[in-house]
Amino acid sequence: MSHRSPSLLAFPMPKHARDASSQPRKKPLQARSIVTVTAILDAAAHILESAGPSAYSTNAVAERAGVSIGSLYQYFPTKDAVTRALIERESRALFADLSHAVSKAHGAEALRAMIAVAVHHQLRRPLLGRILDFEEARLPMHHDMAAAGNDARDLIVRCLGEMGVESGDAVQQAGDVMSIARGMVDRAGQRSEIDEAALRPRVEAAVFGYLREMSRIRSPGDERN
Amino acid sequence: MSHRSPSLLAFPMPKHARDASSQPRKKPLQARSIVTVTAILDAAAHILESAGPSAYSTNAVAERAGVSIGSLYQYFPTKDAVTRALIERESRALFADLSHAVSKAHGAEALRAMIAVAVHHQLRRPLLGRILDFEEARLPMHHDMAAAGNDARDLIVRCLGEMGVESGDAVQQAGDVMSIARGMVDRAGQRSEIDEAALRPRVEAAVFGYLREMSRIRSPGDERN
Amino acid sequence: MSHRSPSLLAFPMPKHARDASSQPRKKPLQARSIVTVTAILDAAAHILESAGPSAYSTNAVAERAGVSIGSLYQYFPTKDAVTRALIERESRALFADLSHAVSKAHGAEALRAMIAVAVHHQLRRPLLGRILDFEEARLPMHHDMAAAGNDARDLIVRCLGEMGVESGDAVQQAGDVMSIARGMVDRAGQRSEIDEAALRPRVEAAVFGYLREMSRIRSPGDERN
Amino acid sequence: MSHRSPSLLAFPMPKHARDASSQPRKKPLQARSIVTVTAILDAAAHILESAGPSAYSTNAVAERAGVSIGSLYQYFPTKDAVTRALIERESRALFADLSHAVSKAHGAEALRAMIAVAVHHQLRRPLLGRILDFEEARLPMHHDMAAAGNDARDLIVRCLGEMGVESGDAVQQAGDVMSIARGMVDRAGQRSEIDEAALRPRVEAAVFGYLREMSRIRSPGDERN
DNA sequence: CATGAATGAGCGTTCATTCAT
DNA sequence: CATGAATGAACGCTCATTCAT
Repeated sequence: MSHRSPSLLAFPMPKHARDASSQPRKKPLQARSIVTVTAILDAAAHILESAGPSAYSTNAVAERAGVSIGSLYQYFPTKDAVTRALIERESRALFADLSHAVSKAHGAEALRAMIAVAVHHQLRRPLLGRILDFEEARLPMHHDMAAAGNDARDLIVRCLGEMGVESGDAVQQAGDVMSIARGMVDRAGQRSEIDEAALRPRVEAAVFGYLREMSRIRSPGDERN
Repeated sequence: MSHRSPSLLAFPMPKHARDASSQPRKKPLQARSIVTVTAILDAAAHILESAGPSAYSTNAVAERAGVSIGSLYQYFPTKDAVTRALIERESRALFADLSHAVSKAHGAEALRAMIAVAVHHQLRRPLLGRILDFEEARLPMHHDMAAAGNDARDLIVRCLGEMGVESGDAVQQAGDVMSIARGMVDRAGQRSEIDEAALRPRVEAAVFGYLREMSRIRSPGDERN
Repeated sequence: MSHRSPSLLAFPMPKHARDASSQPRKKPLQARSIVTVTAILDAAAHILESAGPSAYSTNAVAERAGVSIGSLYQYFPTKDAVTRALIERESRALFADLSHAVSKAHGAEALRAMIAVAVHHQLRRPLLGRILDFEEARLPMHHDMAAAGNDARDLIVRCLGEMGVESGDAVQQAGDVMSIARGMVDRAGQRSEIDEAALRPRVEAAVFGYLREMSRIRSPGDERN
Repeated sequence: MSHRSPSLLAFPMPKHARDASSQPRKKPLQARSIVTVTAILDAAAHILESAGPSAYSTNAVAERAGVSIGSLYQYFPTKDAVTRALIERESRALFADLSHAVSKAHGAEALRAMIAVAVHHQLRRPLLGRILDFEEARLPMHHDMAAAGNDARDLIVRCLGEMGVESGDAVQQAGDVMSIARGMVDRAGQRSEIDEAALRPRVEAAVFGYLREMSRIRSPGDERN
């Protein structure tokens, strides 16, 4: 009953945090439950992106999901647990698409495919992505989920390896590639850009331009800056 | 909405005009007022970065600022107005430093100087920057402030022009440069990186790499791999 | 601004206990405040004794007191703090009367006077006394208040000393005297007895009978029971 | 209030009759039922004394009893019914022991034996006793249960009669004896006293001292001291 | 009968905002 | 103007109870 994660909470403590692990109380195994959980997360996503964090209350989520507030709390011990589950779901979906994209190509080609996926994902629900990023920073995530963020990076690391980047540099560069893409894609979403075809090549330019510059710095015997 | 007598509204306007009366938007000019406003914004910044948005309440801000909650509402009509003013102040400070940096060089050199300034700013108060970015997206800013973001972009546009970027492309590329830098610098702040010297060249690589790639795309018949 | 009391909370932690000391947030120094605090405690007492603990909610107390729920929380950080303050007030009132009674006599006479006071107090608000006793057992009281219970006992100890009880035995016997009286008086209250004149001699019989038996046991050279 | 078809209400009555149909008040007679009811009451007692009234919820009781919440409501129409049944059970157990004790002696000897039993009972589960006492005062008990309290008193009445107390006074004095003992024994439990041998003589002193004083009052022309 | 998901009134508490002093 | 007591809508969350399976 006490699968306490060894991670000590870092800081501000979700207001009503009990000692309970904040995992879903009930694993949604039955069809009924899955439907309910899905409805709750859909409602949470909808409210967050259509009305913003200030309208994101558990009562509002429950109402929009068409369930009672009591039911929501049968599946999630706290509001933050709902948020975490939503982050988890979106992260998994993105990661699945990234995996699929990267599995069909190698090196730069695979990286380009990942960029396309990232652009596509973000432009479909631009606000949601930004908000969840922000919440994620505030939330103590589970280990396996914190790792999920690294999973995406590992895909990039592999691509970089195939492109000849030394493994010592690959991890840092993969992180930079992610932050570059995220920065551009977030801004596009914020400005309501919806033209993937226009955004994609610019992200590619930034990513590949960055990698090229870095390889120039790293491997001497090459010309001017 | 404001129970104010319609009489002497001719002059100094202690309260932020809620209705968009476009005349005097400047903050209170008396010495006392400036001190109070500064104290409030300092308190707001401190609370946001040290305890996070959940601790950011008007009462807490007033208390830390050493003024009564009533006084706070003399200078700011709403909580969001405080946040907006803080964003404005930080933006102005950043813009001032950017202007200064860019005034002493040209082209790529000036751009590099701006990058240095941006990195420096963000790494000094990483959480505050992120939080204010987020709030800014949520808040309806005054027109002249929305323009302030564009002011920084204009500095970049000028650099790009000096670097030979066609003016038709410069605006978009300047925006991309900002988002690239912001993406990298935010992530660094989130990860508590504090080494400016390590971060700066990577941001430069991303920015200049992006620009090089874009110039290649725009002006064909000039490639090198 | 942080007058944190050095008393560490002992045990079960009122549900939403924050780290704040649960003392009144605002010492009621102004006339207005005293009136408000008094109204709140009166309301709390009334609800507890007329409708029982299940109806004793902060909202109900505030409503009956004629103040807003927000005001209640200006003066008391938690619901338990209200309860504690009520206990404190009632205890002080009882203790004051006991002190006064005991000051005018000595030995057995003083003890008899205390019994009269205790009977009088309990029969006036029989349910309230019982409920507060119960709550007191559940609540982590402040040191100086936990001591208040002992203050009453000390009055009895003094009487016993004057009656010739050895000081080694006096503390225990004083405690027993209190529990004997409390048991009888509580039961009378529960059964809605209102005749003080009928109850008083029976309590006296129990108290003095107990003391006589104890002195017989303690001092040998006296016959069988 | 009860959605039951009016048909076969002739026989075994699995649910506690909510309306005061006075026919079969006994608890379920089938083996399964008895086991379940016992488990529920055990769970209720355990939770009350180990975690207190605030943790005493129907869901918690059902879980600890190893039955579903639905089953609990098959046997008890409300939460209060569970509490009442627990009080009833504990009262019966105490009464049984008291009866047994009193059956082997007469007069003062029997009374002493009852005191021993009462002390023993309370010191074994001190919190539970106190909590149930409190709940009992709050709950509308069944008539035959309210009588159960009187049953114990009747045992004392008999002892007093054997000791020569006039039957006109015996009932009141028996009640006082009970409240004296309960007051002392409750307080001992509250203070975590566990030494029965130390408590017993003090209770005896109080009880017999009280009776002696009362007899002196009632029958004048017999004093000493 | 047993089950346990579902319900929703209601709890304790917060905080942006107002206004009498 | 400054103050800070007062307000109350709204929040996160619980739990006694019901009812479809």
